[in-house]
Amino acid sequence: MVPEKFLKPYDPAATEPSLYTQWEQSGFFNPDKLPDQIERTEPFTIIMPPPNANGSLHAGHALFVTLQDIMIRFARMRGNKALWLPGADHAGFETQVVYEKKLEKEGRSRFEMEPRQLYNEILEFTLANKSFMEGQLRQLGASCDWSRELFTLDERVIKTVYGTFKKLGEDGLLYRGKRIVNWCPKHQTSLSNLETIYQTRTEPFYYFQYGPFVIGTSRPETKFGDKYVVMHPDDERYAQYSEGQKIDLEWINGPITATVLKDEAIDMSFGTGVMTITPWHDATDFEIAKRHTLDYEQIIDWRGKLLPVAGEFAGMNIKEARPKMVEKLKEKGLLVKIDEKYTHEVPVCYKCEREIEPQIKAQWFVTMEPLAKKALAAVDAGDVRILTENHNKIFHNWLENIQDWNISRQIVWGIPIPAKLCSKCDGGFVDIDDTMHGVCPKCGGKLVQDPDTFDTWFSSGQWPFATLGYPDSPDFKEFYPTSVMETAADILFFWVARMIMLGLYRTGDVPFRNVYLHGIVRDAKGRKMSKSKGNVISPLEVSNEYGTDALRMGLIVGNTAGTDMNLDPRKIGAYKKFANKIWNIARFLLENIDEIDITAPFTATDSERRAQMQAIAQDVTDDLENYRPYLAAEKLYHYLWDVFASDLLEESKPIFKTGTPEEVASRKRLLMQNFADSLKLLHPFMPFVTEEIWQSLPAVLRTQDMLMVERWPIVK
RNA sequence: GCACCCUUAGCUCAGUUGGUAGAGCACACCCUUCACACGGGUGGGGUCAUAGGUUCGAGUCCUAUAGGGUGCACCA
Repeated sequence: MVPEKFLKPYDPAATEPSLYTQWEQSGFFNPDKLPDQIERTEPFTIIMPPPNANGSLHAGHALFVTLQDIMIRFARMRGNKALWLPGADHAGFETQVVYEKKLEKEGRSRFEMEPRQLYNEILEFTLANKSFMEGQLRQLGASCDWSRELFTLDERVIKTVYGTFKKLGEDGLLYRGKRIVNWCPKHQTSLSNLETIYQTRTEPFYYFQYGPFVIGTSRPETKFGDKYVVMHPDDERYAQYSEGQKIDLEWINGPITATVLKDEAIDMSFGTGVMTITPWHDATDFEIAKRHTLDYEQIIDWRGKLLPVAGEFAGMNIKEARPKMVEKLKEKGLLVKIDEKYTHEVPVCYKCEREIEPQIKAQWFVTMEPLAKKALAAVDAGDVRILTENHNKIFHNWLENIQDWNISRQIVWGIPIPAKLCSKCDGGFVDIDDTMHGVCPKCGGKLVQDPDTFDTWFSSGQWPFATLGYPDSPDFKEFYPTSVMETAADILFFWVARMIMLGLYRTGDVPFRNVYLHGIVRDAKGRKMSKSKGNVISPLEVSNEYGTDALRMGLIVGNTAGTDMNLDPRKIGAYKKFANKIWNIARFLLENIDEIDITAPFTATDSERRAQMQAIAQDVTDDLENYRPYLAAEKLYHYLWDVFASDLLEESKPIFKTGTPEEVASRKRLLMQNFADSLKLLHPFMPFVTEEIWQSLPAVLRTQDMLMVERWPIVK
């Protein structure tokens, strides 16, 4: 009567893989192949944030898989056409950095490789990781439609991205300009503002005699070529000096003639209120130089070494040169004083944490303000709803102060920028189908292919409509705008904001209606997981040990939208016990209930118990509709353990022994129907154990072979 | 500088629209009684950071203070 397997504790490892295979082979992951009992015609769509195909899935991936799978399974059971479209990200810079580390270990360097060779090696590496990663997504139970899977370097995606690039050019929102960029001397590429982080450092701040002035600086090594000295026009201390005044003075490598400038960018309260400027290596200085139409001179080369302008210091690394030139200035009597306790924020590369060296470089920039305005309007109009209110505010704050976006990267691993550069006039032209035939339309010079690639986020920002086949595929028409974008809160600007902006720009409509953001998964002590700290919790290992269902519950319960969570393996252990608890409830029911009559009338008590279940079902449904999976999961846990098992089952034992036939029939029906509903409600959270039990339940309770496509208890 | 968040049981955290505080782990004692020891039972432990305010009623709303944290943009 009771299947053999129920006589032993629940064994996730022996159960889960075959269930996934069963689901996948059913074809129901594909919304076009769902059973005809669909009751809701409107689609429910989630585009999966494509994981970077450069390593194993981490705890954050497990969290997003769980959240999105809950939403999708819920929608599917309610009868929506549920589409969860998976993908894999080539992750340009990220992957190239990973691969460079691998090269370093092998004693190789990308700078000694042919670009084509490097590209092919990274491609091979990425594709291997991609298929590995797809297996891991399956292990986590992701019920996504593999038949629609896309890779960010697929031709369709590139074509879409090129179309957007071209349109931006035509609309005057794209420009190529020599501007200050964030240059990483290690990775030899420019980075967007978002790819730099600030570190607080305490460094010496030097005061030097510069003619009649004392100037302050934390970066003496940039000062070789400084021949402009700037002060605020309203600064009375320097009222005697006038704009354009020439002053002869002694400087590092001999006498120079400096020119006085007045500019309101100067902070009178900082240092001495006087500074010299280095337009090539500082954004503020660059702006001042632009306003006064000054010359720009490069002092530091692309690898962080001083150029010939530094005289005897030429060729030296800037770090090495700094103390030496301070020493020289001291000998010349030009060092006034040193403040050793100067604390400031230093921009560094978010990957290698080397100091960013601002450099002037010709790059492609997107004018963001018009795009940002439309995105803000769409959010304010409610076309996109951002959870939580907190992130809504952060989103506004960033978009209201947006800066132009450098989308060029000097790396090979990415989508090539479809542009030609003129070797003669230095112009840059969007030229996707080689319509210019290698001749510069401006000066007639020879055109060469732009060697740069796009910032990954430029293509990722177009992911929702690129994956759905904009502009005329049936999928785009049916599934766009998508229902929810569920992703990590820390890529709100990198990705979410840009998807909204580019989606609106290209398609005229928002890419998704709702944004659900999850926080970072930290270790049990609240520390960020990292390989160097050795505190990484591998979701796959946890899944192997406790089961995927337990992992999913541990990730969900108590994890509110937008906040970080601490993941303690012991918590997951607790949910493994829960899976076993449900397993034993099933065993009890199957042992004690050989036949049920689902038309048997309920006793007064059982009628109440049944109503209680329906109230729970309504509650859970409301929670899921309103993106509160953490509450729904906890309620189901509580109901099954403390109400169903502890109360219902216990009070049923005497009924089965001494109750009247009517009482027994009522109770059997109650237990079975409440349990069946509980399994349905719990299925999105714990898909494996619920499915496994479901298929052993009496046929009279089931309308489908699989719980995955059963009807949700509450249909409205 | 601009913006934002957090402070609830020993620890890590929930608490959806305001109505006499919950989970996991940890702790104490008891129980292998026929669904389950991946179990059951009993129990200890919180004036919900502080001070005001709104309200019949506030962990939940408002103001201020203290402590902790985050994002963005910057000073040469």
